Amino acid sequence: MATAYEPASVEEALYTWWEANGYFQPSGSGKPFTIIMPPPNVTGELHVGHALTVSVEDLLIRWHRMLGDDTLWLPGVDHAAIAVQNVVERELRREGIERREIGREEFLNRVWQWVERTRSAISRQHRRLGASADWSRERFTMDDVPQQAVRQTFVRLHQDGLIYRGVRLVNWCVDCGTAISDLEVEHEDEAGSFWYVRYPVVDDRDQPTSEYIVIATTRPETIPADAAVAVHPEDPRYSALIGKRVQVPSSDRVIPIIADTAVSIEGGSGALKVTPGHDPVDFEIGQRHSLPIHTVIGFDGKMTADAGVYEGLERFEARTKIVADIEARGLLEKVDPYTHSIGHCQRSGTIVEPLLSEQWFVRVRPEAGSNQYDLAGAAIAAVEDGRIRFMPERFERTYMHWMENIRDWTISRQIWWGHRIPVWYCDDCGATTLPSLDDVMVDPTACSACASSNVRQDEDTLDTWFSSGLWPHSTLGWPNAGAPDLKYYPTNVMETGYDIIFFWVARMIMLSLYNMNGVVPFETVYLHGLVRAPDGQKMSKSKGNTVDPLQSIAMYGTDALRYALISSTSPGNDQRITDQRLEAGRNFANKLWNASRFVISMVQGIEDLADDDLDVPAAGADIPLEDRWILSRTEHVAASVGDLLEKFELGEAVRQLRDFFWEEFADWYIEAAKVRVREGDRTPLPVLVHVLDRTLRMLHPSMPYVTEEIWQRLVSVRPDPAGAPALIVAAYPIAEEARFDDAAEREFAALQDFVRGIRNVRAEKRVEAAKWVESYIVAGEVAPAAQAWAGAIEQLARTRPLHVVVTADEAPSEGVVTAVLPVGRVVLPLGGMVDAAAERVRLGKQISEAEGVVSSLEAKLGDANFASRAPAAIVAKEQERLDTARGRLEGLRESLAELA
RNA sequence: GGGCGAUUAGCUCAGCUGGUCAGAGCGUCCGGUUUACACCCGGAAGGUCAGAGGUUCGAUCCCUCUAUCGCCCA
Repeated sequence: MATAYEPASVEEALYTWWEANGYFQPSGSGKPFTIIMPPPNVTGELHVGHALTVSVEDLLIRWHRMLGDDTLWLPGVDHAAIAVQNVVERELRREGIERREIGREEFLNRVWQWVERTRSAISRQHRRLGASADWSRERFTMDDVPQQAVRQTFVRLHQDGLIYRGVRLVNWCVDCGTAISDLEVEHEDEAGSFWYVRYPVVDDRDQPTSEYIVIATTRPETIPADAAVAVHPEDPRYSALIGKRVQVPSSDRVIPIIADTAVSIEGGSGALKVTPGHDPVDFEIGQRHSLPIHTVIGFDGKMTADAGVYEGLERFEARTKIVADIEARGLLEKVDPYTHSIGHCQRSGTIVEPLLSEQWFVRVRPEAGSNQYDLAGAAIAAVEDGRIRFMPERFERTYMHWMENIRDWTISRQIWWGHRIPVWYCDDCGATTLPSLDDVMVDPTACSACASSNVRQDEDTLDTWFSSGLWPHSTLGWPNAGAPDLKYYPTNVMETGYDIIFFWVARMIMLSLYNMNGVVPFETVYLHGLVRAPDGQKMSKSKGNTVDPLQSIAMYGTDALRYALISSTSPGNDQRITDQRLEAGRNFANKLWNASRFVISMVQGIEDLADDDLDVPAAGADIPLEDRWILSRTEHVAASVGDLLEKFELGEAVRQLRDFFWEEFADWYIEAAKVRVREGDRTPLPVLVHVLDRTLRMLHPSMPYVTEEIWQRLVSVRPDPAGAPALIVAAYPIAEEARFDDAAEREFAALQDFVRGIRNVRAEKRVEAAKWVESYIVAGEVAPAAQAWAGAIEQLARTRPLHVVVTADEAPSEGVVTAVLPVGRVVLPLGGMVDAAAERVRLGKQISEAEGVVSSLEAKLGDANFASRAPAAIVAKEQERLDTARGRLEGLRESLAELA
């Protein structure tokens, strides 16, 4: 084995081997454990956030697989409609081609070519990350079955009155050329202006009078679309004007002054221009007052013919022009700077334009008085009654709040890439026809109303999240009755980022409950945080601060990356990825490698190895203290790790495993075992092998490669008793409580204290590192254990001769340095190296510290309230602490006295 | 406007139903080739757990308020 772990030399071969042996596929026995992977967008490369997703999910999956569950991790990719369409359009434009020039079919061909490339790249990247997903079940949202699921769902929802088409004010992105849902609009505060504009009041013959009303607007370009001026009915400033009419300043059109309580008396001038065609609030006011709707901005972001002289101007150019014109007419009162929230398209960053258009919607709450199915209501109930729980819990409230205030969902998109809306319109009678539920994939060829064959399919496609919302069951074969994989539904864990609770998690819950007869899509929603750049900023390509997971893997190894991500993750919290973390991961992998290499080489060093030489002693066997200690510790760690994983405390679980392996097994047990093995004692070997084996198993889900590589070498010298061919399918350790040995742990802790005490004195007194010094251990009742362990203590503390004594008066007091420990003391006769005066100072300091501890504990225990109200166990514990502290204080005082 | 989160050693962060919980990694300082590992070993320094109240026998951990930062929703 090489002296350093080289990830590059083992990872790919191991992955190929695992996959070739079918280990990633469900075993078909045991209870099902399923995770459906959140499908990455086929827009391009995976980023480090995906690496976190994979690390967490693969950990859970490998853990359950090793527990013997029928474990399925189903991977897939998402067609990411708008994002992909934009990317391909951009690519085309570089060739000087607009999509409409080549037509829908040719355009989609181009998209498919692009998708094939990115899909395979994503799959490769997932493999590099070590994802033990079942690639034979990989799904794409555009595959046949998901397509079928989309149509089936659409048609059923439509039949149930839960999908409807209507003309509404929607969020329109002029760059993407499509409507988008509320969720796809990102609000951002921006510095803008409040223009105060005078609207002249007109007389009976529509002639302007000298009177005017001032309105404040942030969007002067919409003035040509004004339908009214509104004031609050109880605003005394304007009550006399209600019912009068004013002239729109950009034209000679006359509009009424109306009263509506939606107007804020404090905001701006208190008078509002009402533009139902360009503002959602105004739209509602318009509905209440039956105002006409003028549309002056088109879907291309340019002014329409209705804008009169402004026709053809880009909307923001029009703003400048209109303001200038109004000013020229003397109607601009003032301009105030004003910061307000402006909606941007999530994809393009362009300012969203609310525009009137005909779109398809999902009715999320039933219409009043109807007996329609309640999508949101069912989704609320599933979380409320605990059938679905969020991890961390606090996101339950976020989800509830959103769900309770949910609005209808705009699902049509004016783009070509995606699931085309399965609705046909009749050119003759105008009726709509949908496919039959009997075979939803068969396109209607005749109008259901008039039987005309002049039917055309809707040009639009569906919101990507519509198909994503079906993912937990469409991937398992729904809507095909009897699809065998439906036995994996409901899935167990949905692991994803908290940033898509509404986009995805909420929609999966709504649509799955609807499609799957009220059965939840998953039991637990585990939400991880964002992976941020080292400086704490959100990673973004434009900032250039992204961390490429494949590059990290190349530099540090996959296990190092996974360790870095897992060890610094805690549910729902953001984390940073830094080189230090990655280095820590690499170092740990290397430590695993070297400690294991040493153990394995020791076993290989035994010439005449008998079959049972490596059988671990039974629980309760009469074996050396350190063996009992490490075996007990191993099981305590197994118990703790099991608990932590159950609670999704993955970071803590991994940290505990690291600490155990490094600080207990490697630094203490292996070091102590060396001494025995060197003396020809082979009894530590089974313990070394056993503990190493269990630790590798426990670590495998987090660091699959290095552990499997080592394990293969380990079983070559000692086959797995259960005959597992690979660690990935070996049994996960369940704590063997029979090996818990609290007495051994206590005694061994005392021995560790003695060793540390001697090392400490040596370091403090600058004893040369290589020098062997004499020492005394005053061990009291631990003396037998210390005596038995003397050889190890000598080596570990580099002390010889070592005298283990029971009481302090058996140790010398002249020219010595003493360290008083809770369990006893160590005394080093350092002769000429000892400065008595300095010793007195040192001991004096320690005495005053100890006195502080004793007096505070005495005060606590002396408090009648504490004694009477605190639980007895706590009181006893504190009493024990006091006893220990007193003993130590006494020891310190003795040492000082002896020195004098 | 509503909601949520964060504020713990120089840096990045753990601390999961109040009682050795004041921790880790990295960094710093001192000393080390003791034949697994310098991607290492041994030792050490370093925090009144943002601030102020409150509940409690006892609070980093619960409650209230304040400050700063961040996020989500409207």
